[in-house]
Amino acid sequence: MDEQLPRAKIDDVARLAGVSTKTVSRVLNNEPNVRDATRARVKDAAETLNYTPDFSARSLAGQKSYLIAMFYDTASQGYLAGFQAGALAQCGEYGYHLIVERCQVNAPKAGKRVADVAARLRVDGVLLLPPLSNQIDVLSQLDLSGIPFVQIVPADASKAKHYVDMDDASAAFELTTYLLKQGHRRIAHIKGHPSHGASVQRFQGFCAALRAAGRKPDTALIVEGTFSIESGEAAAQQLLDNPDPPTAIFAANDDMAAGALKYARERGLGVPEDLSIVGFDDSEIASVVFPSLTTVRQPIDDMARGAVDLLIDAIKADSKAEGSDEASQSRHFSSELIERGSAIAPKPD
Amino acid sequence: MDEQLPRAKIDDVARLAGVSTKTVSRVLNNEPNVRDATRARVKDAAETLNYTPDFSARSLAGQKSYLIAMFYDTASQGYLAGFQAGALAQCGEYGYHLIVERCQVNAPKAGKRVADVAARLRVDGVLLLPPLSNQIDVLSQLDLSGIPFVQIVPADASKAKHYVDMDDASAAFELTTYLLKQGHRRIAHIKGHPSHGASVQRFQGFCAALRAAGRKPDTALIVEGTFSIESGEAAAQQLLDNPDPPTAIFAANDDMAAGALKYARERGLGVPEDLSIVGFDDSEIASVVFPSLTTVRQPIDDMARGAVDLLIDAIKADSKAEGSDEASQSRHFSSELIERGSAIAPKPD
DNA sequence: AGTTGAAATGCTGTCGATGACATTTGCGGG
DNA sequence: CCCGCAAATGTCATCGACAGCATTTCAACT
Repeated sequence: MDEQLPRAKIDDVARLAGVSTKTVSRVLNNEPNVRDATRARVKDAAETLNYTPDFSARSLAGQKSYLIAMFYDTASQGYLAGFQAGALAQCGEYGYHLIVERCQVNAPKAGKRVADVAARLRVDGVLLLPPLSNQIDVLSQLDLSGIPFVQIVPADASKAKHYVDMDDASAAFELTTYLLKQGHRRIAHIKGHPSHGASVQRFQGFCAALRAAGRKPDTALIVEGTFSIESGEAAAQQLLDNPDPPTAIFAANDDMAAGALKYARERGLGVPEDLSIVGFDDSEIASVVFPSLTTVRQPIDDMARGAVDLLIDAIKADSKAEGSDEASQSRHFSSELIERGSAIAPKPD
Repeated sequence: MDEQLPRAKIDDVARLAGVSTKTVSRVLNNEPNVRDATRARVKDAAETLNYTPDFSARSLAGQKSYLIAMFYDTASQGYLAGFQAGALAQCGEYGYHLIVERCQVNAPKAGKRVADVAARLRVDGVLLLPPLSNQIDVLSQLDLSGIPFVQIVPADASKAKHYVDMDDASAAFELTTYLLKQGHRRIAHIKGHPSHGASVQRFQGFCAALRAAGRKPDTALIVEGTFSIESGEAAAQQLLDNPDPPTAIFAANDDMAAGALKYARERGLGVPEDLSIVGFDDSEIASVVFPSLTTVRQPIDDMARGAVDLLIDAIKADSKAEGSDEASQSRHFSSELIERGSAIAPKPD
């Protein structure tokens, strides 16, 4: 009744093309040593039968699965959706598919879990989003398992074999300097979790800018958030409760900046008249809040694509040069200051 | 040198437990007819060797792959991230893994592509997010391939076998009635694409509410958007350029509402004093804009989990009752009106 | 104690492709 | 025209698990 036509198998193609399955395999994997005429015949046959190879069989028999796993813990919605879109697009280019997994950074045996899932699924490589990209346990287990992986914005790039990152520190420096030039003297910072590489660098950039301007970071004006909107609100509350409150707040991401903005407004403060706020990421949220946020654009789509490129290179290298240590590779991206309306010169005292 | 210990295989476990691989397989798949003592022995052995079965081998030999594919086209970041989180959590409960794929609704041969990928990957089932959940080509190809799938908020539920949806129409009715009760008489609606099931229902609910109040939808006050922030801005512009502009705008999702809000403010209108705006979804963005949006909360996490439940049920049914037509199953979720600050009574004329 | 049938367990083939190695083909040189 | 070697192609085993069926075990009952 509702019988679907059975999927063609490699044998069918071989029969139709009048060659062996091995030759079909060679053609489909673009291996050399096949006469052009044969190649064409096989391709035709495959097309006619609408044949596409089976991933499970392939990964069982061969050494490639054409599967990549992306592990993440929490991530702001914009960051996740943006990164995923880029990764997916690039995976498509290479015939790869993406498996997404969530994994709590602090879960016991997180490393074992990640490595085990990767191995069971026979993924060819792994993408590690922050803060997982800094979880030592995860990194070492993955290393042990021999599965190539790319760290997205690792905290300590010197130890990373493959990674992508951005000029977080210098962007933060620039953004802070921007506020200083506007005349702000009491600038607060809402930083992220110390295990988050980018967050650390942004904080360092912030401090460096202050020092470069001959000022010292004021510990009373530095609080920690979790990159969530709510944590931004809480942080803003803490900062504004200060007897000598800041005239500007630099939040380590847009979500927290938006939270701070919201809190400031609820408290009756005008932004930017009474308080300047700047964020980081240029996520959707940055342009939709009012006033829209002055922030730093992070080329997330490019970074995701770059990460996939890197990973696929590593996979290829891995399968070829068995013995030699693969060279460590990375990609750096640069940001751009986006000036919007949320930061202006402070009112004269 | 850096040799990692090889992964244990089922044979290793069998040997250690002193049984055949078939028995190990039975234990691991919770099949009946294994003595408790044997079962325990096997489990111990598996534990000792740290054994977990290989997905590729499993899916090649058996009929389950423990893989689910989620197809989406565009989706607002909040919707995607929210749904994915729920789906992932539920997949975890059942030992399933999630492959994400992007697929343009209007791409040529979208149906073939979806079905082909699903078949090649041997996924046990497919999750279809709107608007793909209404793409006839996709639905029929998937039907043909015999792979179970769940439609998320289908436009025409009567034709859907497995689906989850929400009381979009009645929620929209309620929200519109809310505006009417506040005294609004010129209420505009920014709807979504007609192929988007929820969007259609929201529009119908909107119209129904007007009619219930003895009024007629005014075509000049109904414009179409694409669920994006930008389209919300554009729609608002069009609406506010109207010589007799609306006093309230009901956007079919929060992103468009946020866009409308942004545009209104740029135009110098006060929200909610001069213009009330309400959205739909209760996404993150709704609470972070100012004023935060009165909207409808959609239990997206529950819907995602429900969809996975349904899919796994369908998969089980599929593998058992080969002949009998599986009963169609669905899950309905209900929304909740979230009253925030973006809608108040209009100024008296 | 012998019979018996269900429960418990094992054996072998198979899923669909690739890998290693064997074999054939075809072209250039003597 | 034959040889030889590289290119082209084929053969067969294999990846790691499950399916079907064969076989053994064991407890209950005659």
